[in-house]
Amino acid sequence: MNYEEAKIKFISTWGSLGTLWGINKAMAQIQALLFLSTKPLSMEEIMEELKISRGNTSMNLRQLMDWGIVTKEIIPGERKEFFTTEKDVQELARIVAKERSRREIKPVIKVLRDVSSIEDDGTKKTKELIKQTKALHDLTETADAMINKLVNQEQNWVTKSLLKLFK
Amino acid sequence: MNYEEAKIKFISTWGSLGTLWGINKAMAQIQALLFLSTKPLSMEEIMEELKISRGNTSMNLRQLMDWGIVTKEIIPGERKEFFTTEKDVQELARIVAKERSRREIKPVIKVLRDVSSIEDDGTKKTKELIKQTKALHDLTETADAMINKLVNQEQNWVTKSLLKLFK
DNA sequence: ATAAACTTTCAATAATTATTGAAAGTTTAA
DNA sequence: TTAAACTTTCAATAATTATTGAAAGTTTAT
Repeated sequence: MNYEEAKIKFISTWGSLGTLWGINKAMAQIQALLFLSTKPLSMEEIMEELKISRGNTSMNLRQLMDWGIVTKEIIPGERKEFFTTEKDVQELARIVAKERSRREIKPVIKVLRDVSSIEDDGTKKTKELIKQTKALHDLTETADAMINKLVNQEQNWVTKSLLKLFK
Repeated sequence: MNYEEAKIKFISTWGSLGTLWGINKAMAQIQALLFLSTKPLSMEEIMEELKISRGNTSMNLRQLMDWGIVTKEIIPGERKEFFTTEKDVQELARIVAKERSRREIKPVIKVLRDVSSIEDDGTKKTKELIKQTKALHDLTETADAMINKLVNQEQNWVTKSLLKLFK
């Protein structure tokens, strides 16, 4: 496998993995491209490399900026805008975990709390609903807290955590 | 919010959350319905409650069984098949984490290893590709190992882990 | 062996989601 | 101020993914 093949393979794998971290294919591919690039890229260059339209590039760059993963670079003497992504994988993981928590997990926790708080009318089915959604609420909340805590640690959280947990 | 409202809200929220644990809407809704039910349900009952077709129900039940989340119950004297889901949320989390690791994370780790192992031709861009994909490989592998380890612990892994990590 | 009761399969269709591209909008240089 | 260089928006379209429903398949009771 040469450079070009490796690059293509990485970008397409990362793209199709997008779902795992909750973003779409183009978004993930743009991020992957920037992640490998040794210099900031313009919209033109991104479109060209990934063979996607200007509109698509613009919209997905915007989303990546909303996530806080990509930033605009201003390059003196250049009219175009240039983009870079966070290069540190742990910082990247931190941002993604935090955003998914905020966007998806927190709202679900709220629903689970509401649902598990309905009045107990004494019937078996109501008792079951309360019991099960409460269990799910507690699990989700704890897992969410754990991920956020892990991910908000300083440098090298993964290694540190593993050491603490499994030594 | 009464029982029926709470039930509907839970099922639809859990359904749209499907993406977060990597399954589709109908699949998640069927699981949610079984999760609340105090008794095994037939295909007929599931179709009826969720208003989905026989084919859809059959296919999604099959997938849930492939995941190991739902099991067929044999009820003496009944011709129909009945279904139940794992009711313990921690066991559920264990199964989901394990399956996602096997289906999605492990294959990505393999690609990252391959890509990060290309020959270093000394160019800047190749060095960057190797460095960055290696970092991603290590992070992904460590996170995967951690989740699997956590999730394979006996009873009460979340609580235990939290205690160990953050006391 | 047969037929009723039930489940699975899968081509057709519907619903959803992503992408395009051109018009509208914005910024900058002169 | 204007026009060139660039970006954003969004209605139309394409691609993908989910769902249906009826025919084919299977199992069970007699």
